[in-house]
This record gives sequence, C-alpha cells and structure tokens, in this order.
Amino acid sequence: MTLAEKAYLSLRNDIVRGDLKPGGALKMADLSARYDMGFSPLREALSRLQGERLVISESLRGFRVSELSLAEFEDALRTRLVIETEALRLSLRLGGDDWAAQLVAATYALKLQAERSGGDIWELETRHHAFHRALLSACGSRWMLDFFEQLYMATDRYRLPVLVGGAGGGGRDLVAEHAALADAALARDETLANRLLVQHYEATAATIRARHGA
Amino acid sequence: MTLAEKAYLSLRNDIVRGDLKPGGALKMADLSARYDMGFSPLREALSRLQGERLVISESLRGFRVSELSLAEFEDALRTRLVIETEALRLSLRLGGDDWAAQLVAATYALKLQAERSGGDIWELETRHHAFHRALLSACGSRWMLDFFEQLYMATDRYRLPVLVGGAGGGGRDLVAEHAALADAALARDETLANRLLVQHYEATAATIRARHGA
DNA sequence: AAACCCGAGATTTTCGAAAATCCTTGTTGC
DNA sequence: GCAACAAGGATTTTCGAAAATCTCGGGTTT
Repeated sequence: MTLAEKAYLSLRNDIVRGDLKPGGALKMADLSARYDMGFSPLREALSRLQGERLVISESLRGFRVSELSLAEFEDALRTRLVIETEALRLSLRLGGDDWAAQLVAATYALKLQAERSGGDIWELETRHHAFHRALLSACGSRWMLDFFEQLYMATDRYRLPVLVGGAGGGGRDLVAEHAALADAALARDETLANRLLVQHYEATAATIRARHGA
Repeated sequence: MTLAEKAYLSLRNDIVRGDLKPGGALKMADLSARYDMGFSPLREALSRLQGERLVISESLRGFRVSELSLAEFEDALRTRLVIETEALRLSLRLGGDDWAAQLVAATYALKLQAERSGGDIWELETRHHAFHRALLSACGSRWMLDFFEQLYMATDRYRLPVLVGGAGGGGRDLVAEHAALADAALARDETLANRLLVQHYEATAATIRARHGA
C-alpha cells in the first residue's frame, strides 16, 4: 500500500472519529509530523477527501475539516435513504444464499458485540457498518454501493459522538431493530423491510436532532 | 485558480470527451508535457478523478482512463434515475420563480443551439447538461446534486461518441422531449414529469445499447 | 525447449526545497 | 485617531530530483 493510500485511510478515520475536529485547520506541517510523511501523499489524500465532503479547501488557504450542521446531516441522511431504499429492494430480489448467509453472520456479530458489556464502541461501530453493507451488498450496483459508503461516513460523523457520549440513545434497542430488518430481508418482504429501514432512519434522525438541540 | 484545479478540470474534460481513450495509460511524463505542469498537481487531480470513477489506479502501476462497458453504463444510468427521480420531485415542490425562470431560459437556449444547423456539438452538450441541472437545481439537496453531476459525467462518456458520430440518434426529437419535460415541471405535475424523465432515460439507454451492439 | 533469474531501463511515488501567496504587525501619512 | 501601506513571517503550492518499484529481455540452468 502506498503512503498516499495510508494517508487517505488515516485522515478519513481521524475525521470520522472526530480526532480531527470539525472546522479545524489541517496544516501541512502538522499533518506531515502527525503521520510521518511528506506533503505529496497528504495533499493527494486531502483532495480525495474533499470529493467526499469530509474536508473543504479554499484556494491557497489550505484544507479544513468540514463543519457539522444539522441541515447537512438531514441532507445526507435523506439522500442515504433514497439510495438505500433502492439498493435494498434490489438486494432482496437478487440476493442468493451467500448474501443471506453473510447477512445472518453480520447480524449475529452485531448482536454479540452489542451485548458485550463494556465492549469497544469502535468495534460496535464497525459491526453496525458491516451489517448495513451486508444488507445492500447484493444490489448489483457499484454506484449505489459507493454512494452508500460515502453517505454512511458522512452521517457517521454525527452518530459517533452520540455513541461515545451516552448509550444507544433514547431507549432504542439497536439489536432488535437490526434483527427485525434482517428477518424481513431474509423473508424477501420488500414492503416490511422498507418500512423498517425508514423507521430506522427516523429514529436515528430523532436522536441526532435531540442531541443537536441539547 | 491553482494548477491542481486546472489539471482536474482539463483531465476530466479530456476524459469525458474521449480525447484520452478509455483503457489508455496516463503516464506522468506525458501528462506533464501535455498540460505543462509538474507531477504534484497531476497526481492530485488524478486521485480526485479516481473517486469519480473516471480513472483507475493500480498501486505502483500508475493511472489509466477507466474502461467503458455496457454494464457500467446501465448501472450509472439507473442510479442516476434513482437520484434524479427524487431530486425532480423535490424541485417541483420547492422551486420558486427563480428556478422556473432559469428552467425556461435553459430550455430556450437548448432549443436555439439544437436548431442551429452545423452548430458546435460541444456547445449543444453544455446546454443539455445545463438543462438537466436547472431542472433539479431547486431540490435543496447538495448531496443529490453532487451525485447527479458525477453520474452525468459518467453517462456522458457513453453518449458523446453517439452525438459526435451520427445525429440525435434513432429519430428522437431532443428538443421536443426536453420541452415537454420542462412544461410538466413548470406545471408542477409530478406524475407526468416523472414519467417523461423515465421515458427520456429509456430512450437514451436504447440508443446507447444499439450503438454498443453495432 | 521451458522455466527461472538477474539486471538495465522505464515508470511511479515520495521527498524537501523553492516559489508563490497570504496574514500579521508595525509604521507612516493624513 | 485612523486608514493605507509595506515588511516580515507563516503557510500553501509547485517543482524537479531521488528513491522505490515494476517491466522486459537475455542468458543460464534443468
């Protein structure tokens, strides 16, 4: 793996996790020291992240971590719903045994991690991401999957602080929600699966809104 | 504007127009000579274009213009339809007088250019792009607009050779199609506008499919 | 004859300094 | 006192060479 790729993954990770604060300036000298590499791979990574809206740059004034705002969150979430709705529908139609088995596995792994008291929050997050990816993975559209990944990262920046702060948020049972969604998907019940997905999003949106107001 | 931005725009333009051939290797030395700049801004631009799927890179083997394939085209087009369907619906609900006026202007400019015999094909293409952008511009979602732009470029790579080769393709009346779509949009007829959009896509897909088979 | 290895040349990737630009601060002129 | 301006420092952006890696062909071995 090239340094440029490492820079991309490291920066992306640090931004999504909030280690690099929204609005904060990303000075080349600092980054060079932090990640122990020259300017070239860093610039390359930053300009890629700009395309994913995780950083912004003003000409000749360098890069900054992009700001968080409720409006931006709502936009990303509803766009994600548009994409996921269609991708889910396609997955239910096209998914074979491998897809079903992977979905069962992802659901189970998510449950295990969620029920492990004192478990790592980042590990849980990885499982959550994997679940949603598994759900859509059979849609057969690389564009939709790519967009899903981008939007997932964009919305995750808002959800992670909530996760780190309090528990699940608003008395939700994350495991039950996802298990129900998986069951509907495995039963190929498009209508139910879609309704559960929408509810899942509504609940997430409500949690973030509440947090943002507080 | 920085050199990196110029490199991005130039490369993107040259790839979409087909001046840089699909599958062709993009050697740094060649690009450096062609665009008269060093490696840094070029690499930055290429890695951005990789995110938009216009180029691909293998580690330590440089960049290539991404290949064209019918499957890839169909995927991009149907994803575009998912995004545009929703963005169109939102635009019809949210669009004010400015949006309506801009749409009328874009429709008229498209018509003028299309009817100018012997007109520049690239100018026509710019107007076509502007029309579709105007149609969706009031949707209020930056994510959807961004995705639309990406997908438009991805699909345009397939449509442009057809435009350059023969005329409109398959006896279609492009002007009438777009005018009808604009009328439905201005009348806020969501159902009709959506149907026309779907038809527009079907026709485009049919043209490309025929061309690809031939 | 086929497979393998080695080295020269070609190419990508990275670095660090140079050039260009921006920001701050102190000074001048009104 | 205050605005305009200029010098100096900080920072970004770009370049070109160095380092790292890959590719291709010839020669050797089995």
